Amino acid sequence: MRSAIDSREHLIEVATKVFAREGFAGTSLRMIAVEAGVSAALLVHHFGSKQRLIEETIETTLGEWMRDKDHLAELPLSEALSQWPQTAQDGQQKLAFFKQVMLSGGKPAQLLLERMHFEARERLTAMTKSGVMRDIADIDTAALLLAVYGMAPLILSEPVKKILGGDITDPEISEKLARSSLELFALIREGQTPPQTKERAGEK
Amino acid sequence: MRSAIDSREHLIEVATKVFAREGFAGTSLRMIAVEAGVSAALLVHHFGSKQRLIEETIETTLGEWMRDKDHLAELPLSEALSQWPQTAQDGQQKLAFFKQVMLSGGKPAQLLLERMHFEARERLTAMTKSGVMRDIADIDTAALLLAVYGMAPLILSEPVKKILGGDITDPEISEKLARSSLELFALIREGQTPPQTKERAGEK
DNA sequence: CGTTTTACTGAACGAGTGTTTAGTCTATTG
DNA sequence: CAATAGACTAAACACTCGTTCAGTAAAACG
Repeated sequence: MRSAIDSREHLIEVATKVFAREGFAGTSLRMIAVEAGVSAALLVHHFGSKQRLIEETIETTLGEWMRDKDHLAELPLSEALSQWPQTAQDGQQKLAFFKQVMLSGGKPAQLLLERMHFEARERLTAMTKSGVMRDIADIDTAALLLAVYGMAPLILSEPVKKILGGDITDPEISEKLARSSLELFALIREGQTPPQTKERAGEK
Repeated sequence: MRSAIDSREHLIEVATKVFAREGFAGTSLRMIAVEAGVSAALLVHHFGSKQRLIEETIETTLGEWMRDKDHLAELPLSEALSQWPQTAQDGQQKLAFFKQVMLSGGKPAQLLLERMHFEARERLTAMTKSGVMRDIADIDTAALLLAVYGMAPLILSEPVKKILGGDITDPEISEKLARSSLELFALIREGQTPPQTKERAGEK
């Protein structure tokens, strides 16, 4: 018998890959089992149920952004989302997995959106106080919209890809989208250089 | 035997309702059959397959916006999306159905996004030419982002609802979102009154 | 009228699902 | 070395799915 820990980690790895590609509902335990070269029963043996396996993959990939809001403010989710695509194929898979989590609804999607909402509000508040940005009447709602807009191109990535003729993870496409979103969010006072964080927020 | 046409229409009506609530993949023929008070076999008898039934419900609800782009420019999809919620429960169901179509991917989602892209580009072009708006470097990409951003709150309506404490179809919530999005898209030259179409585009 | 058509149903089929069970094999332990 | 524990599997179970089939009943047609 092999090392139980190694096997578990490998299974989570494969499961995450298939979930990212096919979605949670569209993935059967047998699909994961075949791709991992094991039996479906082994998945149940290790994780108890499909639901628990799903929860473990989510915890492994996105767990650090689903816990205490305040402590991890220095590792923003929005920044991670924009940096993942640069890390070759693994990053694209992470992005696709994140999309599936948001589409699956439930508590994880709720927590992740709340997290991005929190980050956007912090960013807006800081920029307003420093005078880089003109005042906003309802910062809370504006921050929520920024969070939602940030996820939108990813969630609609399939049809967007066909229109743009390339995936949104392509550096060229990504840059074009970032530039356009910056142009739309003309929050910055003219003559000032927009901070980098602002650019990342509106893009992905 | 009842009128075949009446029965078909009734079945499409019920199917649309269930699809809007549960999604296409999450709806079984038996669920629709029970809710319509018929047998599952009757659905196959009338429509041939589940896939064909799905296509008929999409055609019935959104067909007019999925055909010739140019001819129907006077009935924008984005405007319909913002007006549906005002027509009581039926409008909310239409909105939910639209969301499910976008989430299901495939050709219908593609056509609908292309339609909103087309509309947004026309709007941007007109506003730029008339001088109401400052120039935009890449109108095509900006229009795509506007279209995507317009759908975003609807597609993420579930977690958004929990954060805002009310559905985005509530007039109060809807107005708040529209006001904030207007504030974000500060495209209008200061001192000018924003046209109504602009407001609708950024809201829903 | 009798015949044909067709809306409609209950039951079953085959495929796929998550999960359970009984059992095999092997590394570790006492 | 013998016993135990646990990784692992093939097979089956109970269920749901879309779809098929044989048959019923009633409307439409000649």
